[in-house]
Amino acid sequence: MARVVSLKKAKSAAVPADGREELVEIAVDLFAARGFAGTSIRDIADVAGRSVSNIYHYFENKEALWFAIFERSIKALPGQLREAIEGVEGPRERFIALVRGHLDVTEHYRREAKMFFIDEERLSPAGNRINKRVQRDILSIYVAEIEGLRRAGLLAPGDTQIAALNTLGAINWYLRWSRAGMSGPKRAEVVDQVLQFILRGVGCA
Amino acid sequence: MARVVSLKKAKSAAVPADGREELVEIAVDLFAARGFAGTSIRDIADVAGRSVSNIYHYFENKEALWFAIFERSIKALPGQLREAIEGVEGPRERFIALVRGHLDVTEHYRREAKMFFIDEERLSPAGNRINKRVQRDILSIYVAEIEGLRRAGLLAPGDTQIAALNTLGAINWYLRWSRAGMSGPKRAEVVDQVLQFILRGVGCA
DNA sequence: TCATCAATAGATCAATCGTTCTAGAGCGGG
DNA sequence: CCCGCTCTAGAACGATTGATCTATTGATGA
Repeated sequence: MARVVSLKKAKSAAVPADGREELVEIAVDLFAARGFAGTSIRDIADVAGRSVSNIYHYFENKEALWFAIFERSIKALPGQLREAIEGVEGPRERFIALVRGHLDVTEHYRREAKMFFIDEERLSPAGNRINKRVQRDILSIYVAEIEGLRRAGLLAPGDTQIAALNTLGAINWYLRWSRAGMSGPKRAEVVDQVLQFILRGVGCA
Repeated sequence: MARVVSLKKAKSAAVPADGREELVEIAVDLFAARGFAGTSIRDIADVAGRSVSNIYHYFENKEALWFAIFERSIKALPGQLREAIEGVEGPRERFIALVRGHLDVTEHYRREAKMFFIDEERLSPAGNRINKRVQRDILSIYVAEIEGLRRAGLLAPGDTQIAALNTLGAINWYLRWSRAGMSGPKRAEVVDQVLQFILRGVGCA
């Protein structure tokens, strides 16, 4: 409620259009850049051009802000990854679909991804547990698919979990160094090279 | 000075043996776990069992503590990487020596590595510049060696810099998930699998 | 023996932190 | 018209922050 009634504010702004959403948008920017502990409520209020108490009108406390970011982004990631491989036939094709899906989805969550694997131990025990659960969930998806590769004889020898972690390393690192502005064929090329790296490494076996 | 004269304290402690060094040791622990902004001077003082002003006796300010950690660890990394490949013949052998050397050296800098690629934008402009310079330095070493692979026809097609970034992703990610306690043949196996991943990916080309 | 000085603790500073309180403005339904 | 609601600002709270000041200890060297 309180959102459905808004017929008044036909604000043509890019995305926010909502006081609460605009605050989340600013918060994720600052949290990703300076970290959770490094960002004060007043920092967010200043950027938003509103008062501190306004933020507390929408969010119970600072961590609720963090949680709102989580809910609109990373929370859905495991489900989206499962969607990406749903119905795909063949272990190699499934794995490729998984990695591609992951790179595509998180493209829009770049700041959030950075936030979440940077601030690990900095939250309340509850927040920490949530964070860890999702990360474990994602890892298990990769382990399952890589297990499929192994059964098909498509996997280099070694531990399955380590292979999954290495894969996630390449993906998450990509989110760190790649620039958000990139789009179109240029981006497709880069994503393709990351995928190729995961499949065959630098090349010299 | 102030250190050379110390013949008195033959403290048999594990590592510290020096008030200043003990503080650096504790600081790197806390910075890696909670981040720079998330760790207060009092946190460090409490763990060390000393007073706040004692810390300020050794360090001008909080960032000087960060800088001391940098100076005894990551600062030397580019030089150590260059050492690791010095005199090695053959582009493939050089690249392998580089990755292995990197994994070996940073094994002892696990916390520091985490600290430095987590706290990016959280420092003064000066600290930020130092951080970025080292990271660029390391990247250039990888680019040069991968360029060597390319000339020898040992590289998969694609951009050299992206290949270097992917490689660093696997390495830095390893530092995140691997446990410090591991040693001996078990660790060698894991390191080997990370190297193999960098060379040939998960296996299914 | 005494002056010096590194090393320590404790009190204290102004600033900032997360958070709460009070209150006004604008709007809709009765 | 006024009641109640959402949205907003500003002042203020106690706690914590990075940093400083003052003072005491104990050892070293003259």
